Amino acid sequence: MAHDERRLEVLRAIVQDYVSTNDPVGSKALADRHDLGVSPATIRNDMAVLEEQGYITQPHTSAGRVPTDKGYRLFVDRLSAVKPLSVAERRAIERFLDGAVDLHDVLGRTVRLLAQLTRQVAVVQYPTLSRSAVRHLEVVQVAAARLMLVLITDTGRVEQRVVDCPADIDAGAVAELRTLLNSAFSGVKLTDAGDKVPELLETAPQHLRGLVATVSATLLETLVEPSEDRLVIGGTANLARGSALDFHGTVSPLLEALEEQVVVLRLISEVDAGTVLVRIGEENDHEALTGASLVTVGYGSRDRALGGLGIVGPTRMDYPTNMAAVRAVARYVGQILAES
Amino acid sequence: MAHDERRLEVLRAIVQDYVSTNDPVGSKALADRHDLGVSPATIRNDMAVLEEQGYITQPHTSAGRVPTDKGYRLFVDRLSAVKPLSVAERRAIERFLDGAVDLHDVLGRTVRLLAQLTRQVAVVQYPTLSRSAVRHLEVVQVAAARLMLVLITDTGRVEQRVVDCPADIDAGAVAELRTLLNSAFSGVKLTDAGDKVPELLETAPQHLRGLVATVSATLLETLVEPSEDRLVIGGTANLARGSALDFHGTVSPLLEALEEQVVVLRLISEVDAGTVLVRIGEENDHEALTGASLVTVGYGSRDRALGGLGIVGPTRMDYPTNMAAVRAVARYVGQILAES
DNA sequence: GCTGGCACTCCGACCGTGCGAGTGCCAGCA
DNA sequence: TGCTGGCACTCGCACGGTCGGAGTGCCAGC
Repeated sequence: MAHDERRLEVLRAIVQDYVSTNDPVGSKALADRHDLGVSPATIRNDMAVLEEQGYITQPHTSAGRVPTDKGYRLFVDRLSAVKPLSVAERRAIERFLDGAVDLHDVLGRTVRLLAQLTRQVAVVQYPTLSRSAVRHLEVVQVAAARLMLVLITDTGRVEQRVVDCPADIDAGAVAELRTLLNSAFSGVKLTDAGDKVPELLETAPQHLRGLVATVSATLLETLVEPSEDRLVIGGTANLARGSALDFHGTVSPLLEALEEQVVVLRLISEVDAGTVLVRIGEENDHEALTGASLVTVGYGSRDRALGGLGIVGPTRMDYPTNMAAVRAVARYVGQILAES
Repeated sequence: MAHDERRLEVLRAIVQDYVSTNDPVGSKALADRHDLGVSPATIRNDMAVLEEQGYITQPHTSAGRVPTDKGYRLFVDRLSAVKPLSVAERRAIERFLDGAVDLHDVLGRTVRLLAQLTRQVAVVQYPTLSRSAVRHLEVVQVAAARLMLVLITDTGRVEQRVVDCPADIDAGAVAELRTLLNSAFSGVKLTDAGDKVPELLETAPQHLRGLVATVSATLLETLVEPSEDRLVIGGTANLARGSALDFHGTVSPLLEALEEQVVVLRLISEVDAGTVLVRIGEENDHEALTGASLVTVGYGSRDRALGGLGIVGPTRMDYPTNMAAVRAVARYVGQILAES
């Protein structure tokens, strides 16, 4: 059993060395840099076993070993403790996020902060509409037969839609509509908004029925759609900088996937607040993300994740540090959003 | 004089060949691929002159010639006609932009479209606040002593700010404030909003004065700031794809500059609607943009540019095609925004 | 079960060579 | 005067062979 334990220790050492040096690590280097208490020859035997079990691999004969995705997985699950942030880092987080003027600003700062802390690509999701509630609905007339609908959620998100109406509308109707919509939807979760519509239609005065129907339709169709979730991305320069080699040559498929948003959005929204989720290489079913790892977590109050945030980087990344950074940033963002 | 003319023809041929092949172009290749009517030897003489004048250069002895920034400049100014778009491209533009549901969506589609058409990084500026007017101001109470201010401009832009107030506010005051603000600011250009404040303060009922002052202050300070202009960026994958070599190895300074936004924002806002502006390599004073070219134009109605859009790419780009694409897209965007 | 030793593999850096593209110059020709 | 073909020259780069070193697996010994 001390057997197995040492073997895991060897794996941990391999991961740590490989992450910091970017060179395949050999038995001699391991024995030199770590106090494993055994000779290189013994380490070689352990490495042979680890390779057979699929935790490490060698790029070519007579090069050192490199962790596989499975190896990273084991490392993350059992061999690493989340590393506490330095005081300087904590202060940087506070300084960076304080003074944000609105949601857009908060998320923009968050993504820059996260990119800077982890030196990876950072990704922040806008608070999911599906978990938000209506704070206010504003109706603005932009043309004779055209209204602009502005939805303000309790998470500070503002969404707008233009609605074309079948007939011209007079200013009085707009005001009535506004009152009607607000009394019907204020405080209602967006997922429940659909249920309120029939009731709203009944109580609406005759001459507004058509209008209410049109507007409600737009509201439901466009705002409740999960596809309307947005993503802020930052730190793409980090991809181009060092890690070009980590992604066999070109980072452009990854950049494309990031801009596409939909893939990352799906992955990032499967998060709980508080639990850092790590997806390593092949575990991401999407092709462009093979070879990349995601570290994500939900932000928001304890019982309810407003959205997700995280980083995307090469599988060869410093998981403990990055997990700590992601978790800490999410916590701060949650606090700030709770205040506003 | 036919002398000079042919020399320019040679320059044009060099630019065209170099852009399409990415290889330094020699006299023989030129004579083969273009009907210049003279022999390679003569072309060599012309090239020697062009080099002396600084329009072309050779990376090393006995390689072909490559255009300099000055050479590209001459090409753009005098040797190229803006290339009309193909029917397929025009259709693609329409198809892409139709069906956008709001401003955010329009600009998002625009940036994707532009990136796809030009295979470069695309950049789109939100309609400048400084050239917009207030369509509506909404005031929402988010806490006892905290208001959210939502500004809707005539260009469809929506901006929000949270305002902390010195004392608690009751719902009636919020409604009054809303009416007051709208009657004061509706239709007013944001640049003129400052002038309206004293008047507003005078006419405001006594008990609202403090509140109005606080809110107006926030409004002015945060919304009229030109720094509040936003940028949408897309197609960064195009940078990583082919043109890594065009930017002596690394594209990451350029990516950083793009994410920083402020530099590009400054450049992109110096545009007129309708006039395509090209900045080539060294002409961009900012260091990270040396080696890059910008093709920008303003969008909006004829007399008033709402904002700018354009592309960023290597100096070695197809200027005629890209200028055409940028101009065409700007025209469509202008139309669409005018409709809504 | 660990260790030192040993033979083996193989990548990658280094180097010298040769090829080919491209040039500049020059003499000849219209 | 200006264009052309020819020619010698330059120089980067691709090619191929060599060599060293890092790393491995295996084995015998403790």
